[in-house]
Amino acid sequence: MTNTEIAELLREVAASYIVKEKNRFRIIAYERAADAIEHATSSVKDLWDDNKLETIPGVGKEIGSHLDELFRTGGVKHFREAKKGLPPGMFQILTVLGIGPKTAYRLAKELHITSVESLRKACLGGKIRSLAGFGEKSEEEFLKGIDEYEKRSRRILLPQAAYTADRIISYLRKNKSVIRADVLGSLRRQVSTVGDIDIAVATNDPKSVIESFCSVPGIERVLEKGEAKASVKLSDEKQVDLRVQELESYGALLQHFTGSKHHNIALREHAQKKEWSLSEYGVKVKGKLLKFATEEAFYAKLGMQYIPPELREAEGEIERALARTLPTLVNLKDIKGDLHIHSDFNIEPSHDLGRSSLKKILSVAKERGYEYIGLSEHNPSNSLHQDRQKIDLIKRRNEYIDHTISSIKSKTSIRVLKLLEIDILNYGELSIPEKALELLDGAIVSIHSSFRQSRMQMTKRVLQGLSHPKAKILAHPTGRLLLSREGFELDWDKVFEFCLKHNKILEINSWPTRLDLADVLVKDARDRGVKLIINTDSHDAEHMKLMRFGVSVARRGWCEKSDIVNCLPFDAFRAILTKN
DNA sequence: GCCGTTTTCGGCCCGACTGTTTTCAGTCG
Repeated sequence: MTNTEIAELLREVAASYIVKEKNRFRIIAYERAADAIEHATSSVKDLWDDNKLETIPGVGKEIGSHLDELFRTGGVKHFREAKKGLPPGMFQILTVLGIGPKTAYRLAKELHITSVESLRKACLGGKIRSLAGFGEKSEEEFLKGIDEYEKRSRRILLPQAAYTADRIISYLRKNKSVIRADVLGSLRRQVSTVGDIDIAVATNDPKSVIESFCSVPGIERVLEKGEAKASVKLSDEKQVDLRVQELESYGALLQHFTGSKHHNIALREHAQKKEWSLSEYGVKVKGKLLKFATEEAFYAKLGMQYIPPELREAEGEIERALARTLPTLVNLKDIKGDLHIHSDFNIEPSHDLGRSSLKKILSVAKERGYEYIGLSEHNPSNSLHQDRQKIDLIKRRNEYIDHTISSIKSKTSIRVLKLLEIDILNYGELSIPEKALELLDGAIVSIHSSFRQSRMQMTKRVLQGLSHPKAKILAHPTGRLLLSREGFELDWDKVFEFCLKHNKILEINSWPTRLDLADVLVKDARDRGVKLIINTDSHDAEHMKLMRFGVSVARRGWCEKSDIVNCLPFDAFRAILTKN
C-alpha cells in the first residue's frame, strides 16, 4: 500500500467523522496524519517494518495501532465502523473541487450518486436543484469542479513554473504603478513541483495592475477578476493567481500566501498564546491591526529571526527562529564547481549523449565564477566493449581533456577533474575494470537499471557500489523521475552510516525531473552529518544554469555552505576525492 | 486523536468566498 493510498484512507475516516459530526479535533488529527503521510519521503510500510510509525508527526498511539492492523491484516475494524451507515459512493466524489464531506454525503444518499460520472449526469440533467439547499448555481459549480478534477493531477516542474512566473512578473513591471512583485506559495518555497503559480504585487493602483495582469500574453481565459485578486488560465492550462495590496501591509500578504499551510498554522498557534491574531493584513493586538511592509518586520514582531521561505514547512523552523539559531543557508554564489557534466566526448554513440565541447563548458564555468569542474561521461557499455576497449576509451577521453586545456590560448585557471559516471550493476559491481578506475580522479556511481529490487537488495547493491575507494559520489540517489516514476527505496539509516564512516558523498542532482536527493532526505542526511554535493548532470553547457534549483533543494534541506562539498576551494575538494 | 522548556490535561488557525438563505454552513487555501 502506498503512502497516497494510506493518506486517502485516513481522509475518508476524517470525512466520515465530519458527516457524523464527531469531535472536530479528532477530525483534524486524522487530516493532519493524512497530510504528514502523504508528504513523507519514506514509505509508511517501511517505517512500520522498522517499528518507527510514531516518528511520523501526527501519528500517535491510536492511529499508529490502526496502521499496524492495516499492514498485518489488510484492513482496519475501526475504519470500517467509522464508515458504517454512509453510502460508499460519497467517497468517490470527495476529490471533486468544491465538494466536501457533507455535500458528498447528501448527493450520494439522496440522489444515489456513486461516481464522478454519475455526478456529471445529475448536474447536466438538472437533478441537483431538486435538493433542498441546492440550486442551478450549484450544478454549474460542480461541473466546473469535475473539469478541474480531471486536470488536477497535473503539477508543474519547479523550473517550468519559475520561468513562467518570471515572464509574467517582468510583464507586470512595465506598469509603473507596480512597486514590488514577488512569487508566492510553493514556488516561493521552491518545492520541486508546483500546483498553481501565485504572484503578489504591492501597488497604490490595484485596478490598473489587475488590468495589466489580465492582459498578459498567453492567457486563455480570465477566471476571476475582483478588487484585490484575479485568476487566469494560460493557454497551457496553468493557472496563475494574482494578489495585490498596498505597500504598507505587503509583508503580511507575502507571509500569508507563501505558507506553507502548516507553517502558518504553527505560527498562528504561537501568536495565539500572546492573544494575538495573524492574517494576510497584519497582526491584530487587542483589536488593533498592526501593518508590516516587509516579512522581516512581520517575523521580528513575533520575536523571531526572519525565516527563509524554503524552511517554512513546520519542521522545527519556528522554534529555531525563536531561539535565533536558524542555519545560514547555502547560496548559489557559494558554489565553486560543478562535477557532473557530460561533454561531447561521446564514449559511445548510443548512450545519453553530451552536446557541448569542453571549451564551451569551460567558458560557461568561467561566467559562473567556478574554480573547478568535473567531466563525468557515462561509462562504456558492457554489451559493446571488452575491458581492453573500455580502458582505451577512457584514456582517449582523458587525452581530450588535456588537449582541450592546452589548446586554449588564454590559459584557463579552472581546474578540470577526470571523473566518470559509472553504473552500479545488479549485484553492486562497477561496470568498468579496475585498470580503468585507476585512470580517474574519482568516480560518480549511480543506478540506471533494475529499479525494482527490494529495499534490502538495493541498499546492499548501492553500498557495494560505493565501497570502491575511487567511488566517492552517489548520483541521483533514489532514481526518481518527478511526475512519472517513484524512486527506489533504500535503508537510509544504513546509507547515511556508511557515508559517514567511509567519507562518501550524496548528490543533489539539479536536473528538473530529478531534484534527487529530495529535500526531506537531504535534511535527514544533513542532520546526521553526511556531506552532500550539488551537481547539474548537464548534457549541454546551457544546463549548467540549472544549478540554482539544486541549491534550492539544499536550502529546503537546511544545508549550510559547510554541508556542501562543492563549496570548498579546489585543494580541499581534491583532498576529499583522494582521502580514503 | 495528538501533543507539550509556559501543559501528561486542556488545549487545538484565520479569513474569503459562495450560494441559498434571512444569519449561516460548507469549502477552500
